[in-house]
Amino acid sequence: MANIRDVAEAAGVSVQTVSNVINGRPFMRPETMQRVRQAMAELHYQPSRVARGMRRQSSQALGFLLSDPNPRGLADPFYGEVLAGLSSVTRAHNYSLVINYLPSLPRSGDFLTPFETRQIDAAVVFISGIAARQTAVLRELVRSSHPIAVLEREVKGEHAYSVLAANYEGARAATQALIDAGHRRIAFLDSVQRWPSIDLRRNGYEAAMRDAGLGKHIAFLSGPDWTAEGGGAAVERALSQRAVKTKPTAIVAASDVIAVGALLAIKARGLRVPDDMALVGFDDFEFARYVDPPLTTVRLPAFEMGRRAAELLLNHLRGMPADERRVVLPTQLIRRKSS
Amino acid sequence: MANIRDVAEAAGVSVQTVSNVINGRPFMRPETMQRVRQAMAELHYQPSRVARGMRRQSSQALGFLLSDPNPRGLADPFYGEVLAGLSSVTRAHNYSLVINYLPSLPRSGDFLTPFETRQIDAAVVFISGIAARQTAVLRELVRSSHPIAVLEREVKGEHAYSVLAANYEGARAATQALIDAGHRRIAFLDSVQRWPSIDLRRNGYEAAMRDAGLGKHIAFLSGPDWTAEGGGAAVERALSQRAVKTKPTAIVAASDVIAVGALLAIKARGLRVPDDMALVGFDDFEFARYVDPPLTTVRLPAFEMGRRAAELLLNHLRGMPADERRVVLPTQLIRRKSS
DNA sequence: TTGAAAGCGGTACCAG
DNA sequence: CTGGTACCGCTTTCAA
Repeated sequence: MANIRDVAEAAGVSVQTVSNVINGRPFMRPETMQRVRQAMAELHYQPSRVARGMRRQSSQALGFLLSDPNPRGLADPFYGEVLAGLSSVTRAHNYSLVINYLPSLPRSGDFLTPFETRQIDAAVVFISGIAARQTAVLRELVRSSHPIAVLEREVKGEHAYSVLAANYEGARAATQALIDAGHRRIAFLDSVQRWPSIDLRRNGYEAAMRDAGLGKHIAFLSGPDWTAEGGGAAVERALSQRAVKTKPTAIVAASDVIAVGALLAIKARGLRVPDDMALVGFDDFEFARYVDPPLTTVRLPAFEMGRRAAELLLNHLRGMPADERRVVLPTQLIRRKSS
Repeated sequence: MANIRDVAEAAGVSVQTVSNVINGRPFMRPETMQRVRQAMAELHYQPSRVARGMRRQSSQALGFLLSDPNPRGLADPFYGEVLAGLSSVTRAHNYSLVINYLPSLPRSGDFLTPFETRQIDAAVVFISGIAARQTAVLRELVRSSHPIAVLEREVKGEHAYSVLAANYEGARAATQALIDAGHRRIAFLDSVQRWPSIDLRRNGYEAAMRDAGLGKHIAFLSGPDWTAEGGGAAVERALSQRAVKTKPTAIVAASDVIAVGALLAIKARGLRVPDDMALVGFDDFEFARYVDPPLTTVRLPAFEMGRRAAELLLNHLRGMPADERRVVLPTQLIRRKSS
């Protein structure tokens, strides 16, 4: 590969001049510029990001750091949407995107290394599952004062941003919609393994129930884990144990995945959705619309969360004043046939 | 951040010695090594990947280059699984993983740049949708002789590898299973927009039909695109137009997504699956098991494809002899309730 | 076994 | 407006 000196020689100018052309720096003779451009094209010259990073002490790369206990967790469409959002921003600003996926509990330093080795300038962070309770890694990151944007989790720090979805409001609106439709016994379905954003969803549900004076009819169905099977098992157990009079007529599920499990369990008992049991999910993952009946759900703006997080970090790196360190993106109730 | 000189000074040795310790190079006095290690730990020293890449002329990074016409195409679980596979290998070998996502038709140079700027040493490439027909970008990559591993597409070149799934065999086995179950009128559902791996699936279907002497009963249902809606529309049209006697009793769909659309369309017409119409998909995406009835389908080994592709490239970079430039991974018929 | 010095490919400073 | 030169942090000769 040609380097900057080759270009300078071919164009009959100094290295510095070539560098100026590359970086769009001011005034030089148009014809000089022309000659340089031509030389670059002829030699198929591309400046080395490595050398540039070396000198500038910045890699022009953003990291996406995520931990998910599931070894194939990356297949969750949520991550794909976040990545697509990140990618749209990094590409527009000529940054590259480095992904760092830890399928197990993150250990100390795991998320620090990419910064320390100067692989990335800043990172979007998502810690899922039970690990979300384990805040040590996050604290470490925050204290290291590398720029980070954390998804679905509150952080406080000089160089830390939070990008959140309106989980509380979404769950509250979904529950309210069920109440408005005449339901009184509404259950909330989650998992025994909970995490911060889920707590907010539950709070939103509880608030709507309380406001409607339905507090005493609150029912919780807690499955063993965040799989469809887990959701199905919880519903199955609940429906077989309770007396008819206390059975819920509607369920707000804390995620679409467990809602799908619930849907199958409800149908397996010969109940119709939504006539015998209304069901609302959360996330609006791609296949929510393709289950039978199509799932009413609360849309989580995953793509936008990725986009926003990347923008916050890029602005930070450019020294722009941060108007907000904490961004909350709206959720939206998507009405389909299951409620 | 501390640099190698700081460490050398703190340990009272030369820079060279520190470098030797980092790179596990032979014999030095154990106590020297000990001192160096301690200094590294105390200073939280991590060697800069940038500087190392500069000197070694290699970034120790693998790229995942993909184009998908859908702006949120990355949300497709296929990519997530591939990424998880890639990630498992890169992490094990201390490589980093750079993702380069082009939501539009790749233009000349788009996939060359990350190599030329020395961001990555090698790349896994996937070109989807109609773009898959547009081989210009791929040819360009192959001729550039940067190491690449292309998924689901045949390439030939000194530094190019192909990682393929047994699409033909999978579709053939699925069709054969339907024939064995007594079906005679079996349709193949795909899209007017086809691409290489889909052609193989269709060929597999045709072969099974021909072998069973059922060639004359072959029916093709071609939807407008690769969405569930597209699949549903094709089935809807076919079922409403044909006479009962020529209607298929089973459908082999070219992907799970369109199979899901087909499933909804079939049920919407009041037909039961599998009694009135058997249905087999292709891919085994995560939610194939959660549709109603659970979808019989052919599993595409996406995770393994990612893993294998990364391994091929890493071996290539280490100068290991390539035992094979073309890897075909097995598919597997997953029997559920829809057939 | 350890140390000094050159150089990877850019950018930034300083003169001209 | 352009040219020379130091330097980013590491690896790699070459000497001691």
